[in-house]
Amino acid sequence: MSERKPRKDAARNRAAVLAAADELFARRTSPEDEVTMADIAAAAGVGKGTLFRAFGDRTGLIHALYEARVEPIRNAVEEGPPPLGPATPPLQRLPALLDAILCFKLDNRHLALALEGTGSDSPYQAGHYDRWHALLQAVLEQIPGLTDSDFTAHVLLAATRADLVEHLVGQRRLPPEGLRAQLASFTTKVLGSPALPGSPAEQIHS
Amino acid sequence: MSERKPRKDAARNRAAVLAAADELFARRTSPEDEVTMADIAAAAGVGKGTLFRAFGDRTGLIHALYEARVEPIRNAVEEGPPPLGPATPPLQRLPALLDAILCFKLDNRHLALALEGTGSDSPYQAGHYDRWHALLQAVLEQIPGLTDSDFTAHVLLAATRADLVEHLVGQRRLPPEGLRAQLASFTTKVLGSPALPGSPAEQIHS
DNA sequence: GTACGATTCGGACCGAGGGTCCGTTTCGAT
DNA sequence: ATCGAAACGGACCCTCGGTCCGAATCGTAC
Repeated sequence: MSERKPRKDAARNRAAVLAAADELFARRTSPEDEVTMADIAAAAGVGKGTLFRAFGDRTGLIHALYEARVEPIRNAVEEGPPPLGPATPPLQRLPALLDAILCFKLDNRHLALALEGTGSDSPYQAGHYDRWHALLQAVLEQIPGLTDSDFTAHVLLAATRADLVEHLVGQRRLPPEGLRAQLASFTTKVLGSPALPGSPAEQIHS
Repeated sequence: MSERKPRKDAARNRAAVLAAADELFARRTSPEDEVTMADIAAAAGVGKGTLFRAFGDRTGLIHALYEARVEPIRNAVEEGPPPLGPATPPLQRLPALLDAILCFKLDNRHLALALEGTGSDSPYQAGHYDRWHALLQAVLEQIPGLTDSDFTAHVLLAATRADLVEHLVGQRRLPPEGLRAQLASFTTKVLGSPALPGSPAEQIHS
């Protein structure tokens, strides 16, 4: 049971598609024109068939893109140094995690929007959500005096949803740093501890 | 500048469409088949043209449905007795409001899902959102010692989003009362007061 | 009751976008 | 060089929101 190695052209095309799609999602200035599959195929210089064979469907492609983008953060979270890494004390790690997630959505608004806008009750279908949720829940559980870690994790994630971020930063012109600060302050409120007035910690924020 | 009274058949058809659409959204057992405009037209026994002339577009129809459904709650909130009405002290009113919103989404899952799934950064486009947000913000502002009432209101509303509710209750089989209790407990946590262990108050919950 | 303009009806039609099919091309192993 | 397997690509299909316009209906004036 193993992966048969893909043919050279297949690999090249897959990479080209990822690059083109990434480009298209990133370049998108505000307006409301969708990134279409045909667009991506054209930009990558391949046929639509290739694109669907490589990724299955639109969701698959977006997941692949997303995966590539979050990988650095995942690494930092799973084996990196504090404040994101596992060695960080929970009370400090939780705000750091949320800030990292928020920064990611700020940096990849259109991609995150596309990811969360897939299907009808996404983003809760995507495996990514379950991972983040499990992580947050685990961290919350290590904090004494907190209850409902499951629901709390859901709400904290809901506070970073792409469309909310887009609404606040894109439409209502709230500066990103302001949003980060508000999320941080909200988080400390939820954690129940008296807010320590430090800034939300340096993040990757490529 | 006034409303020319509509023709009789127009009024009848409009009502028929609303009834049919309501029915379709309500009847929908779990499966993932979309309610389509053609479906609604067929169920109402009218042509698609009629439907679009009466409501403009899909969004308009869903808004009209939503409006009809929330009206009782709006009334209760704007001029009803405590715990929803304006005479209620803020610390008590806020959980009641959130519980009412949550109950509404529980009772109208498919409709709420359709409403929030419209466009790409909905539900923040719908005028309803702004109204709820303004109300929550105003109530929060009356509570001394709270900051960031704007952002807090956004997060509390995010905690009641239709797709989250659907995920928890529909997929993960969390019983509705459990969700209500968790939201209530989360709310009191956010309000910063020591949780008083009362149940989430009787609601309309038709 | 009838005539007639204004309004509404309704379903054929359109365009966009996701996804499929299959004849053609390219790969890479022998 | 040969040949089977894998990948290519774009024409094609389908669904769905939305439009159009000739036909049907309404309501008013007489």
